[in-house]
Amino acid sequence: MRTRARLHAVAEGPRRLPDVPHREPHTGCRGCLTRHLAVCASLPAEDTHDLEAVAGRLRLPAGATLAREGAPRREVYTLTAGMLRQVRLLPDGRRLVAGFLLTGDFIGLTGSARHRHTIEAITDTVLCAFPLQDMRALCARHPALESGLLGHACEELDATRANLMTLARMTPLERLAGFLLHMADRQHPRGGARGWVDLPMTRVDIADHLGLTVETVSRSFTRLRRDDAVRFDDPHRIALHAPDRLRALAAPGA
Amino acid sequence: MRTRARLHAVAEGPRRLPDVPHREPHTGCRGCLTRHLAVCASLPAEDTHDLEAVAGRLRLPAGATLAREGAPRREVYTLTAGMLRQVRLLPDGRRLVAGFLLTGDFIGLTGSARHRHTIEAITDTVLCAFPLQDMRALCARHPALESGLLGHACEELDATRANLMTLARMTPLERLAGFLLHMADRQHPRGGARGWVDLPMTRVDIADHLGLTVETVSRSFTRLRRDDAVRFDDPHRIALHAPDRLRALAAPGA
DNA sequence: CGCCCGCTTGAGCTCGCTCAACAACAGTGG
DNA sequence: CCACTGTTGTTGAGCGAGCTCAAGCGGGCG
Repeated sequence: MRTRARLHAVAEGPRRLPDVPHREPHTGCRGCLTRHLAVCASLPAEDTHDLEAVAGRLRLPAGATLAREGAPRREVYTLTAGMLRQVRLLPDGRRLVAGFLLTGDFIGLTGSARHRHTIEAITDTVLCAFPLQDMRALCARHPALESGLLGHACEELDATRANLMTLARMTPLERLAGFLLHMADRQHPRGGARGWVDLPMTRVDIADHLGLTVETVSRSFTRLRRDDAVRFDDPHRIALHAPDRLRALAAPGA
Repeated sequence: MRTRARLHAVAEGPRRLPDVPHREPHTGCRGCLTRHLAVCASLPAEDTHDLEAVAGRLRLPAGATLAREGAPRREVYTLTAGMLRQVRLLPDGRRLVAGFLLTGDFIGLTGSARHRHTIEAITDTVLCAFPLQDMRALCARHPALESGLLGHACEELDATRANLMTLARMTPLERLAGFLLHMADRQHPRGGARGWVDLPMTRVDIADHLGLTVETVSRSFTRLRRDDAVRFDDPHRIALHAPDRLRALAAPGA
């Protein structure tokens, strides 16, 4: 049946690294290269010691799990390096990749006391971790921080709502084009080369993000390549050769 | 082609009532029946006069438009009676109903300076309107209000993310079952009868909300009815006859 | 009364899914 | 070093769920 999951998705699950990540003391926000991207920036520089006081640093190797869907939520995070995916799994194996998290992204905007997604490292990653209670206390003390979080939440709402249109009404080609442009737009201010996208995730991840199957994603890539809209040898590093054509696909008629 | 829009969707558009809604002075939060449902409640009762001072009251007849996609955003609202829909339209006519707004819902959680959706009244509605600037000032003065908004935004993020799974991976029957339960759950604390759902919107609205066509929605309704999971004579008032079966559909395997 | 709109049902088609095979590559152990 | 294995990406063949097109019915409104 359509939208039924592949069996092996449930049967095996990913080869799994130990959940317990490498934990270190925080080294201070002063030299943080991602501060300007993160919510931390809503706290003025002279108040960062309040953040530092409660922060810890986490290192996850690629493939490791930061949190499991349903587990109690004890910390919030800002990603300072690497890429994560937020995954939701139905009991029958159907899978959704709700989003990919990039450097500077904040993890923890939810009303739930439990994790709503399993969070897995796609590449080696580094995070700043803040205990939930400390974060709440910090918000109470620094309205600017709460205000920053609200702004962040609103942005994320906008982004998520845009995804609704993608999933509800776009064709596979349009979904993929939009995805490539979106990733490029996000990677550019993070030091990505103009006209290039890094896709360290697998094609299955992309498929489960776009509501398609791997095969359809793969075929769509081939079609974009045949039409000279993109180029790649390595399937994880894509040159956006004709971004205008991609844009025309992603926002048809606009 | 699949996911191509019906032509008449673009050609005509809905029969349109004047956009300028009926505006009245605000009558005070004191006797507000929906306060307990709304963000307004995050402001302690003794501070509501600050809200009242800037609030206006709006009445929209069914079919009227509160705001148009792309128009500058000048106010935020809380819905005190009736039902609205948030609509996004692609130039070629493909349509998404991002959500249905019920009594107590807040309108204005976005990072954008412009409306991201057209907002239309499904039934006659009443709203409290707050100028954007005043709201910002209020947030600065009352951290509790901002905190309430953040909580609200987080809840809405959770809900929207849940919709992603629906649109990406659920079958039509599962989508409809989930939708009915979700609407029932929302209507119950607002005085809805247990085991009943009011669906004042059209089947097209439901279809465009669930990423389906009208026909598929209609057939799914018929199937739920044949299986005795729901009952109805009036297509806008549904009895959830076997909610367990609906739940089994909406959360398969869980 | 007649028209239009909203809902439903039927018939047939198509796009994206399922199933299957294969190539390239990395890791592993003999 | 190479055979073996598992993972990832790609491609082909065929199918079926949901879409398109078409028709009919009932109710509200001018």
